[in-house]
Amino acid sequence: MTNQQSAISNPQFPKTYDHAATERELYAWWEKNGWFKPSNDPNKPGHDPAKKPFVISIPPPNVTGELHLGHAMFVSVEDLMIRYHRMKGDPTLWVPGSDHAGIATQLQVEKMLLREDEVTREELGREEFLRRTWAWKEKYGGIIYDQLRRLGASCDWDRVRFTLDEGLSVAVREAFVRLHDKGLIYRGPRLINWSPGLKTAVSDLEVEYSEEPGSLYYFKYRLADEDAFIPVATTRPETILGDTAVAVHPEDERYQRFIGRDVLVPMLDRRIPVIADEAVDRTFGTGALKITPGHDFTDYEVGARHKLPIISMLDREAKVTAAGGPYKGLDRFAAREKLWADMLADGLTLKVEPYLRNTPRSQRGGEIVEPMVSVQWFVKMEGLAAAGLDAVRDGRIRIVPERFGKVYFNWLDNIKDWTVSRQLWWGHRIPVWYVVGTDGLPTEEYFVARTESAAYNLARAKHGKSVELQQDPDVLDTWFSSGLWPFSTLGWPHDTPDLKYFYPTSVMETGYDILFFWVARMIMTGLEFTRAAPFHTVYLHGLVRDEHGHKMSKTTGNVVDPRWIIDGASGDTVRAAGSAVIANQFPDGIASMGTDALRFTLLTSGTPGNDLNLSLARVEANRNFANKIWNIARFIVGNLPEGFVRSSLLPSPSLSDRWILSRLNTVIADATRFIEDYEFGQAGNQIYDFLWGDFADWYVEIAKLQLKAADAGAQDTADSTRQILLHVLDQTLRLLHPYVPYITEAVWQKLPRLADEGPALIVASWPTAGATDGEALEQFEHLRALVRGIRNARTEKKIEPKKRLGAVIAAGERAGWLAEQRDVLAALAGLEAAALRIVSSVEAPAQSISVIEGGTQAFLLLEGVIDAGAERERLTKELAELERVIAKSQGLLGSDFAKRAPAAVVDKERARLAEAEAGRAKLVAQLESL
RNA sequence: GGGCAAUUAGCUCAGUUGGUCAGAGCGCACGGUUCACAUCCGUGAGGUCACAGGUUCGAGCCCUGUAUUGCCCA
Repeated sequence: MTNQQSAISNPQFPKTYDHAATERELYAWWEKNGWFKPSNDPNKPGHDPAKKPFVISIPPPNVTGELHLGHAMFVSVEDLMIRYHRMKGDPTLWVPGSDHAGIATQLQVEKMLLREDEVTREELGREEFLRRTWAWKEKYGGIIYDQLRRLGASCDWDRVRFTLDEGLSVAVREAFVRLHDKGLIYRGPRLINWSPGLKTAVSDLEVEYSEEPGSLYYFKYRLADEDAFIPVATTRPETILGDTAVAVHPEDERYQRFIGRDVLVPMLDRRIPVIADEAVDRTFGTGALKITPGHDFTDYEVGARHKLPIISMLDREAKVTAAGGPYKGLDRFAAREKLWADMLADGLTLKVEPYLRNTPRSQRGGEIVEPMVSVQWFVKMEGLAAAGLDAVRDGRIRIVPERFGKVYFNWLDNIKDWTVSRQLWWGHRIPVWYVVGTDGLPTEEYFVARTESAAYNLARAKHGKSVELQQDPDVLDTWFSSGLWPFSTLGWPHDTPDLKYFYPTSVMETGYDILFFWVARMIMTGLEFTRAAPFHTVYLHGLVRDEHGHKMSKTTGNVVDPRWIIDGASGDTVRAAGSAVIANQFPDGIASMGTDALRFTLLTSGTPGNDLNLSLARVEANRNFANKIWNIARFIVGNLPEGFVRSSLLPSPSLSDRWILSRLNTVIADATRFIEDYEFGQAGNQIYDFLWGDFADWYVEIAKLQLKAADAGAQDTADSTRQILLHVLDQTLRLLHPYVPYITEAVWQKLPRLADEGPALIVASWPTAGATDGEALEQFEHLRALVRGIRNARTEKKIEPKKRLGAVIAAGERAGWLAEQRDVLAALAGLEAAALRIVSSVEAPAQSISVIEGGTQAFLLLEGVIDAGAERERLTKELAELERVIAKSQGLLGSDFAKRAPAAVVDKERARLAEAEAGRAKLVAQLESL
């Protein structure tokens, strides 16, 4: 790109805004100039620790993941907050980074190895596999960062962190050791969720339940010493092999006589007892329950209550173990079929019914998860959860929107211990070393330490020099490391200047879907390790769905890639990506609309915490908004004379000047208030409406007149107008910058600046609202309504747009100031200024139609085109409308309203009635004169 | 089974402590080429704010219930 075309250095305004070229150039320029870095850096001289910083740590995306609309959403919201605070002058830091995403990444790499080299990770060995995974990460790990850049994320890339970085690994080991030393981490056999496909334990949160069609199998549990049976129903017959009891309700008359006796496990003839337990639901199935403590969570608890033995009848690949006797080695589903067939042959079955089963599936792998007893590491949650609850209850942490607080409480109130070990290779290896026994195998004795050498020191102190250790092969749940994110990224456990100054952070912004996975865990670990809430506010955004509210998914074919919106995409590209629904909707492809349009859409088309249905038509409308910004600026800058100098505002502005400045101040105040209150959508819409609906549609049109006045010698008016145009544009660009950073900066670079202005909008100051001029607002609104009324009448009368009409306006008390607006009124309403009389009252002129707005009546002179009948009809319609308003108003004022409503409200209503009555009188007179 | 949302114009959505709030964008109809913008300008049609009660001088806005849809938890 030549310098001439540069968005920054080219003073010319190209006819159209080229977002594709501009966005890349501006981002690089901001970054190069260090504007993403915090001011008041604690690592530099002159740091003032008393200045309060604003800090966000990024929700780290999956390091090898692809950009999706969820990323676009969080970047839009977080970058808005970051840019807003930066402009307010706060030392502002946004820490970027990514997550190693244990299971997801490992799966991806395994797939790649299989595809490219036809090797499995087991064949490669752990060390080589990790080497390949790191290579993969180096190759693809930067892509997601580039994509975040495209979205305009103004984070400090010098502080980028990765959960497997050395620093963060230190933090993870430190956290593990501390929790262990406090007795909050333990190891043991427990019933956990096992993913046979991934061959690892997963936590409760990683299991998703869905109602799926299945069967309910009814069969006989024969008594061991009597020719009788108890009917039992199950959805998973293969688990019969692991049964250790049959349970009935103690008061169930059908089965009471069997309690305490033995029954025989089908096909195995193992003797197991019939027990009584209050928890048995008499209405489910047959009312008698088989108990498999080794493979069912409820049964596990029943088993614990009755001290039943636990049988593990499935191995880590979900094949039947030796406990299954003749079924050993069969896959779980094959075993189900074979066992049932054998039972059928033996006459042990009763019936099979279709049944909707709540099926647990692995969030990652998608296969059915099996509860299994396994030795794993757990974090005790009770105490951590209590602290986490308090922090939100007592207001140290505020959750926005508030209602998610209830969800948070409910989860923490019912929390279970967290399975943190994963049978994976990609991740933080558990810092536990087992003493190797004489047989060369690890024993149950272990040492927990921050490093291997520390573990050896501990071990040698106890067992002497020759002791040999072996590290636990498992790694920690990825969320264990991301749970430390707000402080580990700043240097914890070391007391770095960053940690001291930037921690606790300010706002944690993320999707509500990871409130438990991530947010709650950060709160708990933050409180535990730093004794501080890691942030004072949690802001949760909703999920982005397609425009009809459906979840975007590959299978539905309705996924929209944010890059298509930003850069455009052909129909073929969309189809090739598997989004058939979108491709059909846009057979010609999706137009390139730029980052700003996407950001503005995400920020303004929803409300906090609610899901957002993304409509591409709306993105297009916002691209048009960007075009509007560009063209207003093009007009203003194009009208600056040679040698123009920006100055502060000049005195003696017109009504329109006073009005637009007052409106600007209102918008500054409102937008700022809304942003402070996390109502980003409302703030954005207000600014949009102001820029387009007030500034462009009205003020700029009037400004054209004021600029022309220079031709008539009113040089001061023109100068003043230029300063006001620039001022309003400048201030509005500032308000919009956090929403649409690129176009606002590109435009701002082309504006002449005040002498004390900085080099870039990104570091310019946030506007402060000045006083508003109530009189100007009221008067201009009246003028605007009058213009609209006249335009309306013209359209209804089908008067040629270009035809300038003569008019007489009876404005009553308003005649004075309205007369000064003669030129404005004439220009905007298509009147002939020379033939426009503005008086306080007048007889209705002949050959005219009348427009009534409040107390003002405008007579448009229409010689020769008046159709008395049509005019009578028009006025009668208006009269009816006024009568309706009057009746409603009178009814209101005649009721208790007048006595009980606040005086200001009543006065307003009275004024409205008076206006309407005055209008009615005029209409009646006009009708009579026809 | 428990909980949370949503239900406002044909479509996608706003509506901040209840007092012109019935709105925006898109779509639709009609009309517009003077040098900021047709990615535009002007005008307009279109909604008993899911339903039924209640509180109040006054309710999309508060309360109760119902229906539909979605999500979370068990």
